[in-house]
Amino acid sequence: MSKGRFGEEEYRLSVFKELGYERRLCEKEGEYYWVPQEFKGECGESPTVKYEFIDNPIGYRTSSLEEVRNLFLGFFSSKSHKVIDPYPVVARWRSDLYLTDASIVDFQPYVTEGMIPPPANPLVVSQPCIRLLDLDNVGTTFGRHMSIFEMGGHHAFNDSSHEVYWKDETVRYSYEFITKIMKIPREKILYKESYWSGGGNAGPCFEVIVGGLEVATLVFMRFKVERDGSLSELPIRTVDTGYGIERFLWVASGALSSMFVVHPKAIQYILEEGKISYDEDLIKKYVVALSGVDPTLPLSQIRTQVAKVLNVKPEFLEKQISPLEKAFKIVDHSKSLVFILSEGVVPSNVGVGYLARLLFRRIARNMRSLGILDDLIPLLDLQVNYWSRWFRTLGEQKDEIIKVASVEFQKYKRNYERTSSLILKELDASKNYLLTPEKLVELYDSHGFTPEEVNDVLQFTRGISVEIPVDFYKNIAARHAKNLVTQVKEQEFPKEILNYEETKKKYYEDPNLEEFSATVLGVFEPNIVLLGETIFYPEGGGQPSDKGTMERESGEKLNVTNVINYKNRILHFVEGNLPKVGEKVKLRVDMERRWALRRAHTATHIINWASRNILGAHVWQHGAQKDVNESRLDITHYEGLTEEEIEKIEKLANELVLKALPVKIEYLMRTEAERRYGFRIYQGGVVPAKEIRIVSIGNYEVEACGGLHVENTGQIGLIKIIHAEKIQDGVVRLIFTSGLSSLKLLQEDENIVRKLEKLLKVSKLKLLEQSTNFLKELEELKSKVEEYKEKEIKEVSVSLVNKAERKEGFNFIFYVANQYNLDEIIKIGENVSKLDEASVCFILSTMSIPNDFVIVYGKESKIPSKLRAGDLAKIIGKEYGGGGGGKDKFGKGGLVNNIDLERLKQRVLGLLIFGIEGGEKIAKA
RNA sequence: GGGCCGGUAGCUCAAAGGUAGAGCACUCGACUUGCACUCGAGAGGUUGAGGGUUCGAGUCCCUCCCGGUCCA
Repeated sequence: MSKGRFGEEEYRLSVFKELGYERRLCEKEGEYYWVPQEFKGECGESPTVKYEFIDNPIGYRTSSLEEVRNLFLGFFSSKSHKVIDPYPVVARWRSDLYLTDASIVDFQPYVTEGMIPPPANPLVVSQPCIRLLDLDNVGTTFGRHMSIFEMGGHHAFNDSSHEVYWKDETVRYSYEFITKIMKIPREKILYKESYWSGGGNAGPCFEVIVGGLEVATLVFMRFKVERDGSLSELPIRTVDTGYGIERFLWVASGALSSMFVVHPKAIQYILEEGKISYDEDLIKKYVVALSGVDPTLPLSQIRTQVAKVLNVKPEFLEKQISPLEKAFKIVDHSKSLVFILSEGVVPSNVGVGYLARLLFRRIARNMRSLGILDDLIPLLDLQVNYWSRWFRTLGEQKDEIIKVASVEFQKYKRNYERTSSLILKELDASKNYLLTPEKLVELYDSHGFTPEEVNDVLQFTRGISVEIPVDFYKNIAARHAKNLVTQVKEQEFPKEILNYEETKKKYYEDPNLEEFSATVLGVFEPNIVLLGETIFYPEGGGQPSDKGTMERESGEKLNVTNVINYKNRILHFVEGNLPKVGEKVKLRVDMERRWALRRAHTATHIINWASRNILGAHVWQHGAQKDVNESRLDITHYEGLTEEEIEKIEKLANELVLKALPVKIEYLMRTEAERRYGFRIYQGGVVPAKEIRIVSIGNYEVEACGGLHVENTGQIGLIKIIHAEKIQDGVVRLIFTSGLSSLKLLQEDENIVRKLEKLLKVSKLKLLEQSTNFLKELEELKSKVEEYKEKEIKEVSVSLVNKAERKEGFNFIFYVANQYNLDEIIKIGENVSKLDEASVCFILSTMSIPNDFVIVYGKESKIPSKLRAGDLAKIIGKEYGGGGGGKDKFGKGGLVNNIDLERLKQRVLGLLIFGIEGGEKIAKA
């Protein structure tokens, strides 16, 4: 965030004069802030100023999060703000975010850009937010950072026709809330001028600081940040405030860490199970000292600095503080995790699923290091029970959450075991019984083990420790920085198309309209026709485009091969002579194809619904592609499907079909659609429009969808799931047919069965049995052939041994086989060497091209030249245009050139007896 | 979506480019009242798929598939 981008005029408010506040410059930080005139003391927040409230609550006293939340909501409600329900923590309505990380996220971009009205104006919400960016700070800052927290936001949306309120009222509200409701003395409250930007918007803001801690941010969002960095005025000016509910609680409770009051049950559980005790006096001093230290420093430096302040040894401090920090991380991350899981996220290696896995692994690592890994699932259970008192979905999804987490737990444990043994193997294979820094990086990057975990494993199993490189995580980051993100290129069309008005979509008005006359608005190279209205459905939402014909005034019929929606201009790709601008053309859609696609599309919704009912609420559509023959639907699920599950889904889906339910289409403003049907409507992903097309199947499945559907489910015919596979961790793909393609499939299957019946000469009931018998018979025959071959090879070996030529030190066998392949001559050689331990045999197979050969020495053979079998094979192979090699008593190779057998034999003998020199002599002779 | 690691017998893993192996599990046999143990024998493989280099590829190169992991 760049600072000081706005001048004084943005911050000098009449409310400050009214309250007796004045503007001062902070010498240390070079920033301006507003304080009561009587204020004496230093500016700012931690680390410039230390916390004042540790073990010394300021103002209203409470240690109940619920109470602070209610005080906040109640206050703004009394100031005519409408209290609205919080949005989900998984931001499925946003394509640029995985998680809701601020209350304003609920209203971006449609409300903040003025496209749709807000649900109320002004409004107030206590929005659970999840931020994983500074996960490392969680715990170490003793509760200033949390991965999940409630952001109290009161929002007002101002435009030229309606002014709700702006800066003065916002500051006045905050002052009144803090002094009257939270009963914090005015001299403790400081307003620091700052600059805020995020999500492409920007504006001036005040950071509200109490007792050294920032408790709220008041943002006045009124600029759009352009590509060149310049600012332009937004049509809607948004009051975007964020009150840290947990931070107010911290101040009001004076707790040593906010974690103690936010997670009373969970923290108690972890401390007891982990047998963690702490010295309250020391911790109190620690937290205060900590708030005076720059939190962006590496943890080891923070420790050293604080230790100096407290006049204790850093190692002593480490031992006291580290278990508590771990406990804080565990309770915090586990709350985030259960919230995310409650909204149907399946842990995986992609998207928001990875964030769930990341949290899970961090919880597991910390719990393992405290020796309480087995308490992980009970802890999640505790968190679900605790938070479900205020967040209903958690309670409703409890079984789901525990099931999904348990599956993830198994995966984690499996990976841990596997990697642990890998580490020991790497260690044993290492040069000086050390793991190199590169190895540690690989263990983290490829196997998910931090150096700390590697150390723990080695300590436990081998009693040795590894040195953790200081810049380890920096190296990891550098390694990843190299991998630039490749961007997907968007399909490009002539820009002038955007000068034409949007095409009227007749296919939505009446999907049964087969023929239609339209006027050509424009034609573009090489084969694009733009019309004023069309009945052709363009590719979109996983539904392929319509096909059909376009008849010109001349009577020429052009094939329409593809249709694309380019920013609501619908482009027809045709084959033939392009029509002229202004020409009337007659459109005709291939209705057989259209119907197949409509059936497939509605069937997709139904299977999605059925899967969710059979498998659980974590099932979301992850992608879909319809087609005339086979369609597919990808769903989120944590394991592969069993045949039984597939059959159940198939049955349930078809039962819905048989109900012949009406499929209803309606258009709703997105806030209204979300209110009425919930966020489940975004199965197909983000819908980039203020008005949403809602497709409902009876009262069963409701989705935002731009596709064409059947009129009632009976028109779908049979839905047949033909295949299910896990396509990645957390995603299962279902391939299915509907309508006539189901029939076609069954007919084909039946056809195959009939042919098999004829072929095997049995009825279909006996097909399986008969095939099994045949296979068994085949196996038996195979092994019999094998047996005979073996016997033959043995006989050949015996006869070879008998025919061996006796030489000085060995018995020589030279054999040319024309009916044995390489494997077989190897076996012969092996046999021979066992039958006659003084044998040396050279066997050439003329079956293969090039000709394979083997050289096998018997155990007791004495080679006068001492030439190794492998070397001999190499020499011979080279001389005949091939190559060879092997070991001491075994060599093999291949010969390419023509062979004079007698010469070859003499050459081999020569090499055996006289070595390389002598061998040549013999060969020449 | 990208990077990295991996894929060999049912499982865990070996094999400098040169005859695909070990342990556990399995089958049979011996010992034993029975189980366990022990001993002996046996079965089990398209080395993820396809292509290339080579006389020769589990091993080297390319493409793809699958699993794992880190990061968006």
